[in-house]
Amino acid sequence: MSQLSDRQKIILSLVVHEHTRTAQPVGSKSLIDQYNLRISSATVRNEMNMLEEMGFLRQPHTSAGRVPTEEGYRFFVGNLVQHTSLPSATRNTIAHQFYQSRKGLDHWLPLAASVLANQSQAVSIVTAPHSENITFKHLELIATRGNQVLLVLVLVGGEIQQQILTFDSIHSQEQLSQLAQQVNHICENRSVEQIKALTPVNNPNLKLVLEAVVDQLSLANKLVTGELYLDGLSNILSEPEFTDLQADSSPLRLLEERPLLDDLISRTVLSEDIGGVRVLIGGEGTWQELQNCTVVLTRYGIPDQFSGTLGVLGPMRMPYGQTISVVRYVGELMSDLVIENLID
Amino acid sequence: MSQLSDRQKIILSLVVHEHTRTAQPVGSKSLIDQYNLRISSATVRNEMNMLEEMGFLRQPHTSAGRVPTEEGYRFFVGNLVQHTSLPSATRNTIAHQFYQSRKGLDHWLPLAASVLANQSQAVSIVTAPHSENITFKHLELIATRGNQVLLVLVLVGGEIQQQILTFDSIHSQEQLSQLAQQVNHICENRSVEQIKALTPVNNPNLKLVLEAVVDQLSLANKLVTGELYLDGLSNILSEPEFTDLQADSSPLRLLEERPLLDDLISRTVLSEDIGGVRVLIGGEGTWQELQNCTVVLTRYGIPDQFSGTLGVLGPMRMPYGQTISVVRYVGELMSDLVIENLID
DNA sequence: ATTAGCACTCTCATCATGAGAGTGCTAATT
DNA sequence: AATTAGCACTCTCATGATGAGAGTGCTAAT
Repeated sequence: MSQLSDRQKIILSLVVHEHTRTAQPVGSKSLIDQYNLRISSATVRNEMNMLEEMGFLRQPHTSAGRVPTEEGYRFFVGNLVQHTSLPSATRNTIAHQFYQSRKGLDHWLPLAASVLANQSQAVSIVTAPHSENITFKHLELIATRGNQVLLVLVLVGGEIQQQILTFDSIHSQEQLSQLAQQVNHICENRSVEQIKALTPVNNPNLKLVLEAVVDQLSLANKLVTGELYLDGLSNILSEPEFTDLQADSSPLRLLEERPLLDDLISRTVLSEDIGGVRVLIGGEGTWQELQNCTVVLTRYGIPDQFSGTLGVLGPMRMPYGQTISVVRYVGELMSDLVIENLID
Repeated sequence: MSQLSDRQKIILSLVVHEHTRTAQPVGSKSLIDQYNLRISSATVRNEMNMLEEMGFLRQPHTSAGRVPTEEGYRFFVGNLVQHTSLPSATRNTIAHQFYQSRKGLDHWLPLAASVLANQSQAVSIVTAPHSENITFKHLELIATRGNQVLLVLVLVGGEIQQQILTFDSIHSQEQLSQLAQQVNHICENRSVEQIKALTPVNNPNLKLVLEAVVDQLSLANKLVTGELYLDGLSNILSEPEFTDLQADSSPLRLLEERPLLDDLISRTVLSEDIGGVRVLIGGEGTWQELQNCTVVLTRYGIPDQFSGTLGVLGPMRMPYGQTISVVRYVGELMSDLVIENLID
């Protein structure tokens, strides 16, 4: 790829910046006016022409200003964006909110979504962290009405699964506790495969419970991701990019249809990348729904053990420096919180 | 209120029906063409004039067709809508989906949201059912790393709350189980108030756990509603009513800001109404955000004990008969499921 | 009581017009 | 050799005029 001169880099940056601000094509004259450049509009026009030939800018119509192309944004994000760290006032405000809220993932996840949405003025996406190696931690059986029993299964990592079991006959809480203890003894810290491989048992109740445990563990294994928190939908609906939405190729489809989003997440951001922020600009040829959008994602938690994804989806025209900083910071915060409160 | 003649009722119904279909003002000529009426357009015009004077119809412009007013819709829903029960094929399809899915509220709630959204082509709203009298059912303490202990609290009704406790020193699982059993003995089937009123205990660990239990129970009491499931957002975004959305008076605000929605629900649909469907047309003067919208809600579960809310939000111009039927049917289904699987 | 007939009104799509913003090119300037 | 002033040209967009279409209200006839 041909090199860009310093001046071309500046102009590209300014076009990106100005277009982010106004959502309009940027003309040579208005650019030098806005930023008090020492060069003439004619020079800017020549440079813009070059940038257009290189594929970084594009004209919506023959005699309109220029708009960055996807390639232009990619170059900008890859080479030009200034990675300013978040102002410490903002960091403090955010951290404060987390440490002031009630402890527990249940509270932190929606809070993270809310913070991301507000700071980025885009839609935030936060998935609950999820164990990569599902293992049994603890089981409890609780007597309810009649022969129905509530099974509560705690996984290593602290996730909880519940299910209602129907026994053949009525059992007392003491009997159930004893049964649970038996199961705990057998299964503690084991994976589905290990539990499946155990020698079959004869006791029909024990068998019933073990089958349910295996069921629940397999189910947890199958889920690519757990709960999902979104926030800030109204932020993007007012953006011009989203006003003429065709129901079928709208980015909203991605947010509403869980499998699509899981696919996007799993193909974009890998568990081992914790700390890194991925910026996906314009669907990259794979996601038609993201034509005019950018997704900024990061992974948080503990690599290869217990991690989730968080980030934002917004118009391609977004303040990249700030957005990337916020996503990174919230990711770090959530990683710390998860590590501090991990069950193992 | 002045009475309507049968013919006026028919014409009002047809205007509502036609406008629901086309989203356009309805003219006298097009009405008789569309429905093969035996009367002339002039007669229809006279009747429409009467209906307009009574406040049931309105003309967007001096010489356009008529559109139903809020009052018009209210009269229609109150007196004219045909309460056709859902076609049995549809009922079967829906019921089938519920009985085929995995058991458990976690699966039924999003399923209900999905069914409602698809059937009504509007946004569905489903809140998890919630105990009105929060009472202790069962406690479990689970040893984790170091002196951190996972507290799992099961409420009557089957809701589960969890919290991480930090003890002064490290305890074995046996010790913790014993402690939990003590607490279970003390608290079983009691409310927060009853537990608070107990004579203070000396054992510091027991005290710590009891305080946490009281904390969690109070928290559960405070929540007006639990988790919230939405689906079908894209359905309404494509409707003309929602295209020119002002960020601040858009119905979306209601869906995004939880307190607003809780307020709407608690003021609209009461716990004792289970079985009844409430139709709120155009905000009724209270909710500015619902100017062109209708909300159809019902309560499901067990009256005054364990109930949640479900329904849809759509444009005021909606197929009321069908929507009401679907909401009622899904509500009944969910009531049955909740009752069958209630823990007590 | 109903309806045919008609003048009138209002919207909407279409077209022409002109201001404004921007471009590319060429010749002059640094 | 790079930069810039100058200029003709292009394209959009807001504005206003025009006419077809749909609908109304009123009056007189049925």
